[in-house]
Amino acid sequence: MKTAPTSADHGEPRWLTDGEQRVWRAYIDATTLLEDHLDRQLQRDAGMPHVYYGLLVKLAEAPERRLRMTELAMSAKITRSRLSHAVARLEKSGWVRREDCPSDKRGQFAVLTDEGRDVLRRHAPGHVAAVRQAVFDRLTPEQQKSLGEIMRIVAEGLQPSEAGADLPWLR
Amino acid sequence: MKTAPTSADHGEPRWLTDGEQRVWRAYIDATTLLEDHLDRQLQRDAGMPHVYYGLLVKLAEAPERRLRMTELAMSAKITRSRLSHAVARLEKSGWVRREDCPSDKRGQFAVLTDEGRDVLRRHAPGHVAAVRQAVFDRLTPEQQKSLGEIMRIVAEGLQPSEAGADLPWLR
DNA sequence: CAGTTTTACTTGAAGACTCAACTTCCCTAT
DNA sequence: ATAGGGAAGTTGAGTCTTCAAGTAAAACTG
Repeated sequence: MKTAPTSADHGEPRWLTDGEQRVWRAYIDATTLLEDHLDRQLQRDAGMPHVYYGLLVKLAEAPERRLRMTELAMSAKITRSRLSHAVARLEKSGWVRREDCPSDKRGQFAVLTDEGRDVLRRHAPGHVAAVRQAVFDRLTPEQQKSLGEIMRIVAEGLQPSEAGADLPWLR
Repeated sequence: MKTAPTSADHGEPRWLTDGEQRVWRAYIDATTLLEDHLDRQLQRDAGMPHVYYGLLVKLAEAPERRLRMTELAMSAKITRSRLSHAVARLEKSGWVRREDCPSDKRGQFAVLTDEGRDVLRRHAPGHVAAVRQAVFDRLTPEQQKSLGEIMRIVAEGLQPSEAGADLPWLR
């Protein structure tokens, strides 16, 4: 009699097939190379890593160019701790400033400074160019569409909010 | 008269369209969340980050369970410096050992130890499960195939070997 | 409204990564 | 042979990330 599969299944694991392996390795290679490439480009030209650049972009798009720390962290998909350190650094560089939240004394706003806006203006062209050259210029419209769908699915599956959606939470 | 586009084009940059923006942000979100998720899973269960796990896998698959440092670095798409540090750590953990290359006195082999093989055996099931749950279980076969193709294209465009293929190198 | 739990954010130490500089050795051309 | 240049790998300092623990204020709960 075969044992029934359980939630914590220690039976023979479902290894990746050959095809899946190839997909997975291509994914790892591409994401590693790309993140590396963008980090290097931005570090060289703008003096900050890709994530930090992303933070400035989020702030630039926010109303009043400001966001609560937690909102910013969630939007950028990073931990609050990481954001705290990052903002400290960006503050030191003069691109972001902190402001107290009047309605919640625990709260802090991260605010994009004018210098922050300028640094973004100066380096956005180079950054889009890098992204285009590495990704969009190489993919057909169908592939771009497909990439978007796939990435949305994966991202949704990992959102903290949905993290336990498949767990025996509400039976 | 319009100026002709040059290689270092400082004209109005080709910003991402709305659709491209959405694709790109989905990509950033998904890769950030996924790398984070796998790092956390492996750090918790196996005591090492995802990249280090990948290094052990490469070694496990290599003949004699050994690879030259540079080969390993290239195969994992990381710099030699990073690998040097990583192997130092893995050596400290007892999962990898260094060996001199007899034919080239500058050369070093990274060799997977038996403990390294064991740690891999123990934690591979949990890792595949995580990858399946986050990626493959959520994608149709067509999407998986598409993902593979797309990632291969992107990766190829960034390989160090091809890095300057579009530069005026050999006219 | 006092006590408890949550939420918001920060901190410091430890680990990981980058960059530039460095050592050692191989290879080639003269 | 030998000088010059390149390749293999390492190192250390500085930066970034993580993790666990911390403070302070809000939000519950009886």
